[in-house]
Amino acid sequence: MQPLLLHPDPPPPALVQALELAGFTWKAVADLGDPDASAPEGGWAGAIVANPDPGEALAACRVLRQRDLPLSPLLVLVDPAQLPALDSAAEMFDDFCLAPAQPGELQARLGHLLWRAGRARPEVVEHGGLVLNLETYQAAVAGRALDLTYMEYELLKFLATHPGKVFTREALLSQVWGYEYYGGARTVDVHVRRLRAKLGEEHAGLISTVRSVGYRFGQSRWA
Amino acid sequence: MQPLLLHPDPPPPALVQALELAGFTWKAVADLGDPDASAPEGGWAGAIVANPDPGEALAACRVLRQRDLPLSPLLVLVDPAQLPALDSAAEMFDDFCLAPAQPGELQARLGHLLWRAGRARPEVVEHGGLVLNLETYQAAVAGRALDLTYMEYELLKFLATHPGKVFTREALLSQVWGYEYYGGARTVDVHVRRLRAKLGEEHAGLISTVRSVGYRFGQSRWA
DNA sequence: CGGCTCGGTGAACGCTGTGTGAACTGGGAC
DNA sequence: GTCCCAGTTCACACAGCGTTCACCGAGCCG
Repeated sequence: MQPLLLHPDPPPPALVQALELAGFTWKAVADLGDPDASAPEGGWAGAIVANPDPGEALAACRVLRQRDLPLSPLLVLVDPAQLPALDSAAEMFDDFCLAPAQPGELQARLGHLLWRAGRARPEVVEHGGLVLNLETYQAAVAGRALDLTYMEYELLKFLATHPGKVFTREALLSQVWGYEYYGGARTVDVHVRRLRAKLGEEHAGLISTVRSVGYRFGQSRWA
Repeated sequence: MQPLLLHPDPPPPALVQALELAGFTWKAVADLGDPDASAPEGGWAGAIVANPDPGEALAACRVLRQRDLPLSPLLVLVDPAQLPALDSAAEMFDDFCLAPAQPGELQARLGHLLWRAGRARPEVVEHGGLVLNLETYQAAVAGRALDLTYMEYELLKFLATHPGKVFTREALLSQVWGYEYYGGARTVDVHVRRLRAKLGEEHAGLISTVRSVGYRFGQSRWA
């Protein structure tokens, strides 16, 4: 469990001590403007953003959010005087801690945050007989392994992590293919078709078409 | 937005003042042992559990979690000395706040908690036994799922989001079909007919005809 | 009661959207 | 260079859906 510590060098000893007492290894990144320039292999468990300047800290959060770890838990250390500024930035962080933190509070918050993140983002997605292992990039349905291409896996992963929700082709293109993507919506159709084919006749229904709207993974929550 | 305030009577003035300054209305429940005995109608936006005795507070959380609102956001006010006790109860709460809270911290935490909860909660229109899930594009009446086409769903959604109000066919055509639409008014009739058929004999009356005017969802406001 | 209008009803038509197979493209392996 | 494979685009066919129409019954007014 290695949190990333975004902090103007050097991190205050009290903060470092609190982390290490709690059993966390950590990695400090001084440059708030480029927070993931030196990300550890495999990403980090969570990030702590600390800076007396709230604008700069929130800007760093924004960068983290928009890059490859949009769901990575983010804790902000804020000066009590800057509390009102957080109001308009709810989507930028997952938890905050007033500086200086009371003994034990930072550990408790980090622990709770990581617990929640692990719970909200399991390494294995399982739904309706389909199993996706997000670590090993393997997929199986009803115990039978699926040989999926990269895009097929990404599309299936996105759909399966939002069971029941309907996505338009445009939404899927921007969420799965990327915000900048500019391509025909039929691309989605073809990938869905191939996914259904690989899922097999019996499980093809896992992805259902909502006519004039888009596609949905899984069944209704009521039906 | 009404949080439930679980606190041994009476709640401390500072806590009450903090809540009201932040624009929350609140409801106090003294008996931690039976926290939802006097729950406000329709549930609450979130619960704050405050008690100097951590065991009692966590027991109250457990009751709330296991009852009808397992996903309701839960914030615990804890004494700093009791921080270590939280470690083994991560699943019992969503956020915590050290007592006494610094000015503004409780508001910020409550706001963030409710924001997070609101994001996770599906958008649902509910009226007269009819439930429309706007995310999954699914409809159900009296627990029975409805298989609606796109236009049927859009029409029903529009009507159900304006219960009691009468719309002319022209209004429905422009609001549901689009401002540019130029088609026969009988189109609306046919869709209403099909909707009534799918709603079933028992619930067909949810859409009532106002002769020489148009259609209305639900009962009149005067009747 | 008679005439008129409005809405319910079922069927038929035509078009849009989706499924589907195949061709095309670009990049990486050898 | 050639081959291969993933991803994209294309063309076509068909099912499902929205629209229109014709007919009929109900309600309203004289």
